[in-house]
Amino acid sequence: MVIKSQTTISIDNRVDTMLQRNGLSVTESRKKILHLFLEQTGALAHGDIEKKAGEKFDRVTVYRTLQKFVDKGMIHTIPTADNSIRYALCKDECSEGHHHDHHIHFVCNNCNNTYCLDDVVTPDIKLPKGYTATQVEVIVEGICKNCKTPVP
Amino acid sequence: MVIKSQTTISIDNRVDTMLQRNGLSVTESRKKILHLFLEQTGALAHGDIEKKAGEKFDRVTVYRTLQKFVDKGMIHTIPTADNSIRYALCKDECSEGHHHDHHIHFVCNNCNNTYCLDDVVTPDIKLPKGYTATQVEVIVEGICKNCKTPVP
DNA sequence: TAATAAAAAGCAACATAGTTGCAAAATTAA
DNA sequence: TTAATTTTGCAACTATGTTGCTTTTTATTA
Repeated sequence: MVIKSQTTISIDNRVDTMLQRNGLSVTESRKKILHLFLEQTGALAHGDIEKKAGEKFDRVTVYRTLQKFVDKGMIHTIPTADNSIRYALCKDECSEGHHHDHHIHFVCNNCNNTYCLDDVVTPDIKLPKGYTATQVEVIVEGICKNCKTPVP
Repeated sequence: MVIKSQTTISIDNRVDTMLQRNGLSVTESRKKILHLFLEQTGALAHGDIEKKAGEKFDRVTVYRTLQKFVDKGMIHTIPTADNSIRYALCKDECSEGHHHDHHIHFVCNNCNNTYCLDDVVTPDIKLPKGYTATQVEVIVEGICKNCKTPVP
C-alpha cells in the first residue's frame, strides 16, 4: 500500500475540484500539469512542464492543456525577454476568457525563476495624448529573496 | 539614371555612418536592415524583417545581423505576450554591451504595432523586502494615437 | 590599386518549437 | 452498462532558431 503525505493528498483534492469547478473533465494529464503548478511557487515555461511531465504525455497534449488552462482563467502568461513564455497560476479573481493581472512579475537573474509578486500592484502610467491603455504589464529583473547574498 | 528622393539619400548616409561609428563593416545586408529600422517608427519583429528584406538575404544573415546590432547597442529587444521578440532602434545613450531602456513600450491592439514611448519613463517599483531590481520593463497594451477613433 | 588578412554571407544540416487532422482511448452523461 | 462527447496520441507538417564550414565580400596595407 502506498502512503501519500498529507500535503500531496490535499493538493490532489484541490486539483480535482479546480478542474471540476472550471468545467473541465478530469484527466491524467490535466491533473499532472495542474499539480506541477500547485506544488511550486515560481512560474513554469512550456519547456519545464514538458520535461517534468513529458515522460508520460505527448507534446501536443501539453500545448493543448496549457491553452485550456489559459482560456479558463486558471493560469496566465508572462512575457519574457528570452522569447520563452512562462505560465503561472491565477488568483481567484480571474474568470473564463478574462484575466486580471494587476500584479507585477519578477525574474531572478540568478536562479532564473519567475515569480508573481501579488502584493505589488502595477503602477498607473501616464501616456501621451491619444494613447489609451487596456493593460499594463511590468516585468522586473534582479535578484530574488532566496538568492540574495546574506549580510554577514 | 536613377533619381533618389532627398529623404532616401539622407537615410542612406545615416546608415553608413551609424555602421562605421559602431565599428561594423558596411555590407549590403546590414545597410538594408538598418534602413528598415530608420525608415519607420514602430518596432520590427524578426518575421517582419525577414519578409521585407528576406528576398535578398539568407535567414541566418538576418539572425546574425540583428544579434550584432543588439550587441553594439544599436537596437534593443522588446518582450511581447505572443512570444515574438520585437526590435527597435536605441537612442544614442546605448553603448556596446549595455542598454539603457528607461522608456516604456506600447503595443497597439488594433494595428498591432509596437512603439517606444521615449518620453514616458519607467516608474519606480517598490519591491518586497529581499528583492533587488536591476531592470524594469513596462509594456502597455491599448489603442495608439493613429488608431484612435476620431471624436466627431 | 593590387595583394592580403579579416570579417561576413550563404549553404546545408540540424535542433527546437508550435500547429493540424484524424483515429483510438478515456471521460462523462444517460 | 452503453452511448455521446471529449481528450489523447500519433503522424506529418510549418515555423523558428542554431552551428560548422566554404565562398564571397570588405577592409587593410604595401
